[in-house]
Amino acid sequence: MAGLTINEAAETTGWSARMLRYIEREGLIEPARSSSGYRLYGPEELQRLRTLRELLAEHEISLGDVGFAARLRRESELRGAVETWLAAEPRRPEGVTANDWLRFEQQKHERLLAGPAAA
Amino acid sequence: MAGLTINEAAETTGWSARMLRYIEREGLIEPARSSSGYRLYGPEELQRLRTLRELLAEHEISLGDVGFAARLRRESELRGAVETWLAAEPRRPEGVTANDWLRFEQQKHERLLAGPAAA
DNA sequence: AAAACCTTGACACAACCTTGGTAAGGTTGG
DNA sequence: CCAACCTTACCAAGGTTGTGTCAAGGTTTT
Repeated sequence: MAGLTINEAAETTGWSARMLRYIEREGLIEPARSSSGYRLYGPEELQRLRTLRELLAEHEISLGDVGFAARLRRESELRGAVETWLAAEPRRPEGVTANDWLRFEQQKHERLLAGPAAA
Repeated sequence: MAGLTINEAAETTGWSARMLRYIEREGLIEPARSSSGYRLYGPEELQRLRTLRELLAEHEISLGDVGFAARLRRESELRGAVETWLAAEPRRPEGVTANDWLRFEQQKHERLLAGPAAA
């Protein structure tokens, strides 16, 4: 038996068994499974569950937020699109007219969306 | 009058005036204000509003998600904490015992949370 | 000064998120 | 073989999101 079952893991991490399943569905921590389908939490998963608790407690964020951050890390196209949008803050440099800037930003965005080149 | 008022901006961007206020409260797009408090949307804001629409339409994400990404970009300590947690995927390299890895990850996390050094 | 805007604040509502519970059924250990 | 677990799949309550609408009051335009 290589790992704790879900209720044991809940015990040592402070999460409820229910929440461990929810966290899994969010794509955050997916434990191994036994041949019969039981979840088996190893030391790494247990530690990650504990630090996840700290992370949520210390900053004003939700599980969904962490899930989205994980998604950003996996889906490079999404990450690129979001970064591009965020990078286009309305802080245009001096000496550049609004229209020039606008055209530049628009083309940059189109370039990025056009090619599935991101990595 | 340097900019469109909220209903004019709504007209050209496809958002409702209500949603423009909502988007502002989410910290995503904060237009300038006239001396009497009217929102004034410039070309950059209008373009960002349009690309925001595309972003949401093309990927399965919410306004709150984009707001969280914006927060990650602004709050470096939060970004560091989330990145550290995500980076600790349970894919430990061969030849390293689980305990070694665990200790390493834990210390890394503590180091990062300890100092407000992030930038 | 009246019409046509804008502001914030509130009520409303469907759809979803977060969590807990419970039920029907498979697994495991004594 | 039976108690004590595990699994998935639902129901449910309370909070959040996304959106509209309306009210009371200031501003701009004609």
